[in-house]
Amino acid sequence: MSRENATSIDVARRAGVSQSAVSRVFTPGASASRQTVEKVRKAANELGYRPNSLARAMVSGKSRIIGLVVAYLQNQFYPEALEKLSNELQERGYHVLVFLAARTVGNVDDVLDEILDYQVDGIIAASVALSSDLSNRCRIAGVPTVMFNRSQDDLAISAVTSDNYAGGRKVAEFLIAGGHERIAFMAGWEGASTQRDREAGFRDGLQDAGVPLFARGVGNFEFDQARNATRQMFSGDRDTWPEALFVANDHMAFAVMDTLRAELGLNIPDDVSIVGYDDVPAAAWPSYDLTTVRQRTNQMIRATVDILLSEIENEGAAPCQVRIDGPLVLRGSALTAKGK
Amino acid sequence: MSRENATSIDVARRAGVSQSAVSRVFTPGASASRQTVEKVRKAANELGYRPNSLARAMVSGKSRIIGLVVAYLQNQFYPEALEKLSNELQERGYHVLVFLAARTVGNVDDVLDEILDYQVDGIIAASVALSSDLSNRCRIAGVPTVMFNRSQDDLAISAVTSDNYAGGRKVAEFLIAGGHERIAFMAGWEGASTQRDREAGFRDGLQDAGVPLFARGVGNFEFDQARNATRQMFSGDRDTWPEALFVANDHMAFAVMDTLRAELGLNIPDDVSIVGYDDVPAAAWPSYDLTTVRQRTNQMIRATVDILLSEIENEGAAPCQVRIDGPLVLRGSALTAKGK
DNA sequence: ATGAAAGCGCTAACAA
DNA sequence: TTGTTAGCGCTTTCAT
Repeated sequence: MSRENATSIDVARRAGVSQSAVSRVFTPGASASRQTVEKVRKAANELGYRPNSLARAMVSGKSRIIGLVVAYLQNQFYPEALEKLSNELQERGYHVLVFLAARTVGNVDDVLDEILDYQVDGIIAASVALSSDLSNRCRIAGVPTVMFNRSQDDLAISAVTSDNYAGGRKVAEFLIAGGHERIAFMAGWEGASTQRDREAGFRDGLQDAGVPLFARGVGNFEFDQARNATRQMFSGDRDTWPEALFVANDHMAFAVMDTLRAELGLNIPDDVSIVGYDDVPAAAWPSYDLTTVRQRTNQMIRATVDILLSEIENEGAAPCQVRIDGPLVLRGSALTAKGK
Repeated sequence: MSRENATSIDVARRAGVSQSAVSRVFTPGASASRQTVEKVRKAANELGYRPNSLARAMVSGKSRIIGLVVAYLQNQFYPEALEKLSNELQERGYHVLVFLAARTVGNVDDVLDEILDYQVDGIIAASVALSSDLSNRCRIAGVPTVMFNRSQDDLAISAVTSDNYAGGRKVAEFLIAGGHERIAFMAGWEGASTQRDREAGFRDGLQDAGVPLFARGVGNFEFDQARNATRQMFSGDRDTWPEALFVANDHMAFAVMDTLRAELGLNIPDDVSIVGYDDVPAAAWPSYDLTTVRQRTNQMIRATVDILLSEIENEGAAPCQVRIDGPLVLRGSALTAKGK
């Protein structure tokens, strides 16, 4: 019983007007007399007519589709961002075509081609590093692109991040103020700008206070790898263990805390202070109660969408780099100056 | 410097062949001589030509886009499913246009219209209940639809779920075998078939053993609501508290456990046994170590995609309902028969 | 195997 | 304000 869709021609015939009149009635900025509008609307309703977005896209050159490249959704930060991005864009009349990319270089390349094939109006690369080669391709294709939660040296591509450097610095200052001496760092994936900037800020903060970095592990932003790195970091004599640890994101911080408590019987924060980065929902759950640097997701999303749409809608818009500062949220996983 | 895309006409001119020859070279099932193929491929590469998916979709009537409606991504189960769905479809040459729907009826309605406007080849409704009215609309529009992790009475729409009823039953039997007497249930959103079926199986399981349901709360699948419902359930005298609790999904189970431990100082499982449903990644994290019913996500995704694509590719394919059984995964959050 | 020609459903000049 | 006309870039008959 699958009846075919009605076209604007069917509606025109039924309403006794021209096909272009129908088009005008369904085109926001167009002009049509009250009479025509009524006749057309009526006929359209009777036939269940709705304009075909694809045909519209072809002729207008605007698909109202945004390609979203995203790498992996394990980290709670991304589903949240995806949800908000999609909502924000939906409200503005755009839709999101999702492309999942493995964290390998070649893959992002293929995916980018597929995206461009769909004539997307813009691209958001969330947590994916774009090589300068790729960003060139986007520019050549004339497709505005914004990187979300990643940045790069090429200033020709817009990027929105939190102020990762400042965040890392805040953590260093906080831990030092808390009276800690053996302070360590657990790194994420080294290819990520977030990782690099957080670590740079953290290290500079320590250095300014004359405190050396006591230990360093690498968890690659993965839960299991963070567990292993933790085991390694806490494997020797007890006096080789750090007493405070900045973990490059919350997702890994949960792994660290679980490992420390379940396997070594340590108390957090009495034996070890832990600080994360992101402030994902679970950071506020009582089991973790994690002190962490908040990413202001709403503001970051808003900025991303604003920039992208302005680049789409006015040709001339210059690319820009936005860094949004976020506060250190104090919870129970790290000793404070007073607490000590 | 944004050079426009090359079209098949440009390639044809450069290769010295007709435009349709170019089309054939880029159309899987078409025929062209070795020579033509070579000439065309060469010219295409030089011009950076790739076929325009939208134009292709218009004329062929196949967009190779699947509309994915999804409600909310807080629950870890959905990002995981989304990731796998998207990957599976990408491998099969389809792409996912995501539509976020609030859990309100009207909204799903609007969203469905927008989806159909994009001439999607199929729809996956993940964790969204489709009214029979809506499913009718899909049928009329001739767009195959599969519900993922939800089912409904209308057998004309395909649905893939885990065997929620059987799962609920397993939990009842397990808790009874564990020697518990005061057994309670924490419900999810009552509009969800998953909630209903899990509860029905659970209740039938209790009843068959002659054990009454000791208490019931409602958490609506939300973390905070589950916390409140927990406080309420554990508010009176200690002998009015349940000693075992089946929570309708893992996401709420975490809230329950956190509340019980942090606010009431209870020990899990010694004071209360907790069982969840889904087996999301965090269920295996040491902080929760949650006994739970596993949803076999991979199998569910596979089935969903298989069914959808077969309905798309062979007109005749009859809708079907698939229920995939999942095991009860024993961890440390509930006493076992031996443990007691 | 190949080219010419007819659209897919729509928007956007252009006249009237 | 309205209708007429010309495409958007492609696939797909239909001849050759």
